[in-house]
Amino acid sequence: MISKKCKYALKALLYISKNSGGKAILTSSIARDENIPRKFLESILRSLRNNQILISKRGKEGGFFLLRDPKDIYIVEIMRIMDGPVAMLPCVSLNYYQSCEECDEKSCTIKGMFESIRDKTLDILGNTSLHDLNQKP
Amino acid sequence: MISKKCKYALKALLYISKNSGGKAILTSSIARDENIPRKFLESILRSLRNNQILISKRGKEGGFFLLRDPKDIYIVEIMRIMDGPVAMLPCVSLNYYQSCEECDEKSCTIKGMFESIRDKTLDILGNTSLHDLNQKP
DNA sequence: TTCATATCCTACAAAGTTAGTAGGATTTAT
DNA sequence: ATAAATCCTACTAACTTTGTAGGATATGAA
Repeated sequence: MISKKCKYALKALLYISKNSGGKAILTSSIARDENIPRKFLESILRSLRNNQILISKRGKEGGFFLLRDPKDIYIVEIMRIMDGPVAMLPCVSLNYYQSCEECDEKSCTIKGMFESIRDKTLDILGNTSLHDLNQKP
Repeated sequence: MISKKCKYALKALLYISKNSGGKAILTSSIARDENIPRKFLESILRSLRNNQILISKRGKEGGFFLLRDPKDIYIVEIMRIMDGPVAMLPCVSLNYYQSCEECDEKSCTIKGMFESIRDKTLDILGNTSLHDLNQKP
């Protein structure tokens, strides 16, 4: 399961992507239209800004913009920022690898299966962009 | 990520599957060989028994057996018992469906992607048995 | 300059989950 | 009887999740 934070992030970015015609998008608009608690959303957007997904403009007439083209922002990147590893086992994660202290990776018989799942999952998350999702009917 | 509980369950079942030649397997043997805290493992095995994966025999010469042939025990079943839903969104889960209160499923643009991921994942987890994993090199 | 309106920042907190531990009660083969 | 195993309830520390509170700071416009 992804966290609500991650789901909110995806919804917010899709919203910005869809509604930004060069103009800044307000936290409060997203919060209202997507039913996301405003203060919680604020911290999510700030974290996306800290990770080079958004740029923000402060003060009146402020708000958020995507830093890149929606075609160049892939879902996997957002999920890693918000929730960390995509893989189901720490020892199988590409970006957040951690060894399983209690078991021997060489002889582990479950690792292979979780590598396959990771690959199939990344194939989807790594090839779907914000633009792709906003094209959906 | 799967929980440690779930990983322990998989390791324990693979151990039982591999080492049971008709004889009961002890919690303490599994705990020792797989580096799993014994008391924690006890509760995991009991839960697997309650869910028709294992049978137990109490008292001296007791222990655990698989209730079914390892070829008929698929990983997905264990993961659902231990961790619940396989899907990444509650509204996309086949066995633990829950609606996302804050968003309209009809117009949700992320659902489809997570359905695809669920399908690919289930294709692997639902077609890999304990026997399959124990055949690995 | 002042004001309204944004984001920015730190700290806190309630609730839930995870990963166990403690201490026995019960059952069974010998 | 006894040793050895599972069974059961309760508890707990640490962590994560899902927020909330209360302002500080920046900016555009009047």
